[in-house]
Amino acid sequence: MNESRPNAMAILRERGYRVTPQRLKIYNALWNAGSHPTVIEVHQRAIKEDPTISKATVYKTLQLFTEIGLAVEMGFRDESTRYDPEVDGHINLICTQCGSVEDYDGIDLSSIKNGVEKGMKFKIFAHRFEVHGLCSKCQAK
Amino acid sequence: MNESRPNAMAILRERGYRVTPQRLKIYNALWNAGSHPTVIEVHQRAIKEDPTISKATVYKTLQLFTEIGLAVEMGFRDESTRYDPEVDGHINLICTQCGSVEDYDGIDLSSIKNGVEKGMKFKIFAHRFEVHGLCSKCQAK
DNA sequence: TTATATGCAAATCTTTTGCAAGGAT
DNA sequence: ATCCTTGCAAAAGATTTGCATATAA
Repeated sequence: MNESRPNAMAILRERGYRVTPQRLKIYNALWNAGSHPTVIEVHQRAIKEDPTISKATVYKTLQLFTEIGLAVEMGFRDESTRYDPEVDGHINLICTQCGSVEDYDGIDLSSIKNGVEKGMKFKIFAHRFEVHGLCSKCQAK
Repeated sequence: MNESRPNAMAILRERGYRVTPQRLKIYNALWNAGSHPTVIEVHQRAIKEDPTISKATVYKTLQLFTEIGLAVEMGFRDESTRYDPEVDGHINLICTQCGSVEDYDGIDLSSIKNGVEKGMKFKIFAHRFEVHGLCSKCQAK
């Protein structure tokens, strides 16, 4: 079930971005930071390897990583927090290109929630299921 | 498949919170705002009904709604943005009490992703599946 | 060489907090 | 009457930006 570590250097090259020591160190920091580090945590970890790495660079780099699939962002960086009154749930399809959000409710989420509640002894109050990618319109472009 | 609107007044009472005009108007604003409004959008909508409602109240109220299950928060309010290098995915179990994050990979997410890609013509690059609630430790308390 | 990336510092937003006044129960 | 909520303004944090310098290709 473990995921193998992507080759950040190769992926950067592929997409036409430069490979810099900062980017590699920030990727190390992200990968080693355990689960779901904040920007600040990534920065603190990165400056242990190179104390000159700035917070601004970490911000910029993590955004880049998100664009090229080296990281998933938890939350919307560019705006204030969003809230959803539809608490019973569906899957949100978020287009990373145009920002549109579609709903998908063609799947029975209750069995999934059941599995989690029983398997993990976790009491669920709410959930959020999102996929990030390209909507049909943006694929056509 | 449409969700019926919860009775915000009743839920507030049940949980021992006061029913105030602001709370009801903010709930209206949230419910009517269309998909996934930002805090700012909710505020702007709310002040059309009552121009004296402050942003601080909207912030506080949306946090309350999240706690009592009237809203789902998209993102982590209290900290800087989080990033996850595990782009292949699992379900994150986020405890709203102690903030712990557990992983659950006892479910086959690929069939879900397949359904989305085929059903919605959406090209998935990444996903994020979270449930919010009480971890086993916090339930015991 | 040349365009891209970095670091710094300032600017801009977002979110939280303290406190006095108002209002629900 | 009491205690929870509100609004305001200030404070604290998070994120972005402009620009000069450094550097990968």
